[in-house]
Amino acid sequence: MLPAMSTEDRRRREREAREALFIERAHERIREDGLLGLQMSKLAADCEYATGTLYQHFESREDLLAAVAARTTRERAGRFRAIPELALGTRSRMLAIVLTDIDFAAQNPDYYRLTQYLVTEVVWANVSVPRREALLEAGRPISEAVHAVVAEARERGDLPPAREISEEEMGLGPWALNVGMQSLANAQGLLDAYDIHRPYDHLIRHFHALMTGWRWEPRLDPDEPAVVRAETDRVRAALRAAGIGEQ
Amino acid sequence: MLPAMSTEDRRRREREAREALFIERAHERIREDGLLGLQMSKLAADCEYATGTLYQHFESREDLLAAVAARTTRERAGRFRAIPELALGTRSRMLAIVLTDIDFAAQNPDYYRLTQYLVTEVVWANVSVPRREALLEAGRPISEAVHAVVAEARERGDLPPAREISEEEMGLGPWALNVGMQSLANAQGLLDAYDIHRPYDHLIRHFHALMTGWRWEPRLDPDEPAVVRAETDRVRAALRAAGIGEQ
DNA sequence: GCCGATTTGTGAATCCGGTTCAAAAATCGG
DNA sequence: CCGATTTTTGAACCGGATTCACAAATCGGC
Repeated sequence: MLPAMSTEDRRRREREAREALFIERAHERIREDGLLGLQMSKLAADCEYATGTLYQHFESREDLLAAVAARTTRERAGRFRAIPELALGTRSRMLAIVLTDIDFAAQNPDYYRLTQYLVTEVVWANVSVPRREALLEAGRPISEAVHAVVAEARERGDLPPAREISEEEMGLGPWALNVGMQSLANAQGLLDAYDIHRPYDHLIRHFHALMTGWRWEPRLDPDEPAVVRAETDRVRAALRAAGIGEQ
Repeated sequence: MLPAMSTEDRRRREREAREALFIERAHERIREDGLLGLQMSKLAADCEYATGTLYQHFESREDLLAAVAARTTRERAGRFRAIPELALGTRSRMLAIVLTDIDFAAQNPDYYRLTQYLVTEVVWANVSVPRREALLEAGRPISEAVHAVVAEARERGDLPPAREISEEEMGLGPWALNVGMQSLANAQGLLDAYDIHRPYDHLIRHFHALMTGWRWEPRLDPDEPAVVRAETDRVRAALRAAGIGEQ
């Protein structure tokens, strides 16, 4: 019985290794040639397996894309774990979360595009349920970080006590602001058409307006560019010191 | 020469009518069967033309989708035109813009999905330049409405004078917030996973936080649910009275 | 170690739908 | 009315995701 079990174990490990290989190579392909550059048969050949073998791991191309996204989301989520422990005020830590996300997106443009494509109804419909759940699960540490910071802010009195709004729902504001700005900034030619430049600077200012509007102390006027810039620099320095956001 | 010219005119009109027919039918198809239900040869057959004829109007499937989106965007943009003239304070008019957008998206879920899919890098790359420009152009009245309201708010002193921020850049905040919330609300299962409900109620509250953070008068505390609800109702009533937002 | 049963891997064939293009039809100018 | 030009046609083409009949590998009992 024991040898059978260890055999079974080995085979499962090998299977997992093969899946990891597929995901890794797929990601490379996407990074180098874009989403269109990823072809199922080419990828299988790259990894020295038959096309059919690839389909034993992923139900469809979309399923594979979701797996790639989940892997990178785990990496991204890792960056947020240490933020609640940073030696900064709660409001600055909230800014740290936003900055970390901006930086990750800037360093991984292909990841941003991939997730944007994935959540498209047409594509999402072809992702298997377990992969969907894995992708959602991968992002959990991010919402946990947000939750922790909001909860602490309330405890400390930096943020007025909740009135019909949970920690998650409070975090929803900056989250939506972030997602929306990424989306607008990435739509080729859109902001240019309205003569809007440096969208991420504006994101930060609007973030401060939002936080100040919720009376998150210490209030910071979004309309004081110099103050906003100084705070951004200060928080970025703290992130760097904590080793968060390194390539 | 004259008959030739009128012939030419007629042919151009016929061509435009045909194009409108294609776009109209394509939109119906999408509404009924989703984006995947739209097939070029089927659509051509539906309209009683050959596939090749369809390709004389649209360079690709994506190009056709962009044309559909532009048409609906024009309809959507039309709703915003009258908002700057509404008998409401500037801040309430800004809210009117947000509410109008929420309502349009709620009434046209397929339109939201279509644009989300279109601005995806992979898809956008296959849209011809004129169609891209037409789509961007179609949204112009919206940004004009925003510009007008922000500019008037500054003139009247409802909003402090600009400091390194244009009217468009001020409008970018609520715009991003809107886009981001739509995006999150539409990602199947995402907000549920974090136990967040009624995302549009939160969008409105965060909108008020944002405006209050920029010191847009009369300031309204996002943390007063009853006040927020009353203001929403009041503005919705004004919109209804002006005939904006009817199906 | 050997053998039939079962599981896993293979890659050529299938399928699908977007796109093309040679031929047919319509229109034009004289 | 006629040849030249433009427009329309839809069957053929093509690329790439997916399948599946077959082959190879592994297994469990002897």
